[in-house]
Amino acid sequence: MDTKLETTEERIIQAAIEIFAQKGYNGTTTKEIAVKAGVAEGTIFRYFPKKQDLLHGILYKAIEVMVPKIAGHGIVEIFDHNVEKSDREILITFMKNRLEMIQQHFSIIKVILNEVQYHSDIEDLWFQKIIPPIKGIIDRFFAEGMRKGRFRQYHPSILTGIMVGAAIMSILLQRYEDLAEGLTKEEIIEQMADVLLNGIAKK
Amino acid sequence: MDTKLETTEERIIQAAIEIFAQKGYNGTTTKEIAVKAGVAEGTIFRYFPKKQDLLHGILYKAIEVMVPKIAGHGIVEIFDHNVEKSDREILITFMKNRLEMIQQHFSIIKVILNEVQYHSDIEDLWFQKIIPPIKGIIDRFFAEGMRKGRFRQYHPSILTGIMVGAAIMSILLQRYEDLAEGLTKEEIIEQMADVLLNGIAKK
Amino acid sequence: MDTKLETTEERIIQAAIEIFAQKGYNGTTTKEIAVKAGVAEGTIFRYFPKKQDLLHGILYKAIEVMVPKIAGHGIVEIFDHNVEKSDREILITFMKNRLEMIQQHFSIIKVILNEVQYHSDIEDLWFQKIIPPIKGIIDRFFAEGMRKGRFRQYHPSILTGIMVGAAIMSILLQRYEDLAEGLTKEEIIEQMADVLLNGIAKK
Amino acid sequence: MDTKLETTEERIIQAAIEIFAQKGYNGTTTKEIAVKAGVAEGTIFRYFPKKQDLLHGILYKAIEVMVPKIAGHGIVEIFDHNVEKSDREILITFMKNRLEMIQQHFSIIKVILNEVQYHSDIEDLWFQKIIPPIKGIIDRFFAEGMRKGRFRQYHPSILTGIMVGAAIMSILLQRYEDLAEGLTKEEIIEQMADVLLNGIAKK
DNA sequence: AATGAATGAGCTTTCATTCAT
DNA sequence: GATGAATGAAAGCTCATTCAT
Repeated sequence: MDTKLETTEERIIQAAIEIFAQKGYNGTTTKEIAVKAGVAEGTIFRYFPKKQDLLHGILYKAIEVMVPKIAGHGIVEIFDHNVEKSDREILITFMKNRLEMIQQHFSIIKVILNEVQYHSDIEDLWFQKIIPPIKGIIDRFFAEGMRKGRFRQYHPSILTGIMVGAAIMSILLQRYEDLAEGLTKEEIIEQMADVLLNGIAKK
Repeated sequence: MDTKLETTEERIIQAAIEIFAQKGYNGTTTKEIAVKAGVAEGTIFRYFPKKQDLLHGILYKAIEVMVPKIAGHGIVEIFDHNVEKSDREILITFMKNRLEMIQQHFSIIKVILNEVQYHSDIEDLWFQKIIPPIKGIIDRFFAEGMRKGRFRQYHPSILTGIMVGAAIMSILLQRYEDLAEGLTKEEIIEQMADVLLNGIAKK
Repeated sequence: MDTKLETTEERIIQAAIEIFAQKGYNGTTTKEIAVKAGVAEGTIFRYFPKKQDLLHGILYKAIEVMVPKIAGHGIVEIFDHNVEKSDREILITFMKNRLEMIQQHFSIIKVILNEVQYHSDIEDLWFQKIIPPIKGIIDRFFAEGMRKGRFRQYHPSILTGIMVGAAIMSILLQRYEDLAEGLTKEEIIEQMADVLLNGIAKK
Repeated sequence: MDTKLETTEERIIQAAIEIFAQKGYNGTTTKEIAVKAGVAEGTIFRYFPKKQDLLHGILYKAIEVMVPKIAGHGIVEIFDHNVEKSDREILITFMKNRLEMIQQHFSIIKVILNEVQYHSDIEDLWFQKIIPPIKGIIDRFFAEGMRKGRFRQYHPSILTGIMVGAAIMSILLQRYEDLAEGLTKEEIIEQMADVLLNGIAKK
């Protein structure tokens, strides 16, 4: 049985992520989560005594599962072991690779991005455990390029900012097809990477 | 009396915008709005029979007040009457100018960006009345540059996407100073504009 | 102007009667009455400081206008001046005549019959000012018939009861045509009167 | 414990019937019902998500419990197995018997009679599930008498109408003793039955 | 006299949370 | 461990009533 492969706690968390993503934390009832998770309402409170604790549960899951995937997993391979690859290839590989992951974890990211605005305890974790490692890894890529003299001098945060902004927009362009008819997922990413690299390449 | 300069309806809308921005639509009670607006709770329902209608009220206000300012106001002056100005000057002027406006209307934009995710009726208006005029104006700037041979050929949506993404990130970088220590508002925008222009400029 | 032929107070009372009849006292808002009466909501409270007072106003109107019509008007003519007419003719004439009036004042009667159940102050007036004169007039008809030896001896209240019961049912039979398909208004009343008269006639 | 013999749902329905009968549907608060039923207000809404649903619950209870008792239970015994009894005995037995039941279920009948006026969904059920079986059973009694040549020819609906009207009035005469001083319950019914039977008997 | 915006008490309804089973 | 009936505080909403104009 598929159901039994996950623990009750995981089923609840997973259900919460999906419904929070759809309706927002405050727009979701514990009843809905219980139904989706296939448990009784009371069971939720055995694992998460307050509804708020579900958000924390989600956040912890994100920190444990998602951040390593985005910030860590394979990063060395992509950035360091590829001396022979061009910056363009590296950047595009990286963006595609990470966007893939972002889209796999879209719901959880959506929930966190939304709820971080309203819950200061979550905000703290966000700015301490999630943003820094991700920002760090991207900053390093650009800093490295500058150090090696291939990129012009900018504050790395600027470049990371543009890249993340571009990544966000690429997701939106994909989700709302009307905005960029005709453009494929690949084209969007590649063109954005081109603009960014042209923008920072020395000459 | 300051209070009497605005209508009751406007005071309610304004209060709703501010609290919705802080706590989200579902996290806000009509009682809170009433207190902030300085009216009785029942008064809210004279103007907005359902709490939902406050959201529509906000959206209509945005469409009437904000969109023209961002998409329309002064656009001709900036883009057309400035033949003698460089693209860089134009783009930076435009970005600064619009970001100023976005920040003036930050709360209302924040509310709409958040709630558009959960309310399909709002989503419709958003994609019909708000996004198209704004996207149109920026698309045109880039299309014009391409037509005149100053910019390389990209799908305008790509460039608009990068610019908007950059604009969003510039706001975030400003709001969370830790992310870009040392960088001023001006520097952020100018550097981003530089990267973007370098990225698309022919040679 | 038709509107000006009635006083504001009368327009309000009339509107109240009609909406109370449709929706019941507690199901009706003063706003609805105001709209139907063509006045501002506040105006109602100039004439009827409490919503309850509207009910009293209606009751007083009924006592002044309706009761005399049902209990008094033309009664002498029907019952006394018609020595040459048969009991059957008299009874049928009377029933048709009064049912006509009841149906003309249907709304007001409906309101009183419904609200008398819930408002003890109205109940008092009902049992003091409305029921006695009406019951008196009918009782007297039967008592007279008994005294003259044409009717068997029953308690007059019994006969009045049957007659009123029959009258009520005749109205219902008319209103819900499914209950008595094919029967006309006249047939219903005449057959009911027949049964009643046969039931009480000596031999 | 008496309380545990009934389900929560039944206690709520019973409380609702009693208070609705006293104050009318719109005059009753869910709080009052909760107190009378001995449950929390929220509990009512577990069983009846809208206040309206309480009315439906009451109606369904009436259809299930009351209609069979009035229209069905013992009808065969009274009408058919009593060939040796006179029509008078049968009619009086029937009327006493049913009036007993009506008075046992007085509150629920009162509620339905009142609310059927204002709620069209209830009206539908009323005219489909409640009226027809009851009317049918009485109609048949009279039709049978006519067929056997003991009663004169009338439209059965007329006779049923008179009988029901008489039944209603007999209840009112009992409840408001002033209207028929001195008359006992039995006398009222017997005299009314007499009038009716005399009225329709052949010769 | 008449208006209708404003009020706030009180209503119906929701839902996180508890707890006996 | 799991259930789901029950809770009650608090939410959205209604509406009779007031009052400045």
